[in-house]
Amino acid sequence: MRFSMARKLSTLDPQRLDNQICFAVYSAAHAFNRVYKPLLDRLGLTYPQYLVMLVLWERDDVPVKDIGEKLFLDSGTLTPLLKRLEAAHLVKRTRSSEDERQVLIALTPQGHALKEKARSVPQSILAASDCSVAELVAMKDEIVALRDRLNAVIGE
Amino acid sequence: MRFSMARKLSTLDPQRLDNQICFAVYSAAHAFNRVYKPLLDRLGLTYPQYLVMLVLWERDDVPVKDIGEKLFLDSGTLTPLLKRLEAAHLVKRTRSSEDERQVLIALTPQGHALKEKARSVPQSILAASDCSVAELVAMKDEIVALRDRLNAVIGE
DNA sequence: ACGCATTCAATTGCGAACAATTAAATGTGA
DNA sequence: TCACATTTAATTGTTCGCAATTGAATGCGT
Repeated sequence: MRFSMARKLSTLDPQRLDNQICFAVYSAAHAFNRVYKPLLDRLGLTYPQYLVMLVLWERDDVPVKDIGEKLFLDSGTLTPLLKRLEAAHLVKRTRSSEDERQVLIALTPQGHALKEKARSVPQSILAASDCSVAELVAMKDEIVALRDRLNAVIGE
Repeated sequence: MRFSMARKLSTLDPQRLDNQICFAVYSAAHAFNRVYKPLLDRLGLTYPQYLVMLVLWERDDVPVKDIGEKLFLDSGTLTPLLKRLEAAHLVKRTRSSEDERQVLIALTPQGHALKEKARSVPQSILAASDCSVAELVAMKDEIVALRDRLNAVIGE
């Protein structure tokens, strides 16, 4: 009786680490990062750089702001990251002639070519997840919905 | 026909940003961080510091390594973080006398007292999640299971 | 046309996160 | 006991992530 009470209380205590969904998400993000690392090392990319490349492989020659909106990142993060990608000869940064405030990010031939080398990455992640595609899609949709509700509160 | 084909292909393309569960987790973690920030600012804590305090509020006077195992963090992250908590007079760091390699982390009276001030934080997060407790618990369990499978692959 | 707000990227400063290395303490086997 | 491996934190260097600020370009209202 005393034990079951104690157990019940602890599994409901919202101040306990293992009850917090945020820590689950936080620690899962790090776990993903560690799985990605050896795969992305072969491409010479970090995970955030890989995200930027994913955006650019879908649509090229976009302003920094567009990349930021898709990845929920600001210029303080993206400017130095994009300069590193430029130093690696994967992208070119040019001021837009129509709007001199914007910097357009375009892929170099090497940047385009890297897409092929990166083709096997998602499959490796899927394997590491040890989970059916359907389950992962369902989880992804739930997490995205939660994220969007959180972001809505921030804009409030 | 052409349109439905294109749509079907894009929703299955594993190289598309919006199809990647990892980006969902990554961006959700940042969204959580942004929701936590104003709450934790009032406590003078960052989110990782808050996690360390959650661990210490459950059990005090533990070596750095134990904290690292619970949070999946290493000394490269924890040592400077704990020094900042010490500078804020929330914890004390002392070498263990039984094993001089270990540094034991203990709460100061202020560190203990902060637990009360932090009591309302989980409730605020729950409200921002705009989601039932049961749903959050289910999601948390799924994400933890995924994280543990990923971590198992890393140890391989 | 003028003043003024807005937009966009860059910059600065701080706090993670992690790889790789170092150094000291401890444990183990011969 | 002594050599050697292991454990534990600390340190160094690189890259994110974000708040806050700056500065230039653009848009808008009068």
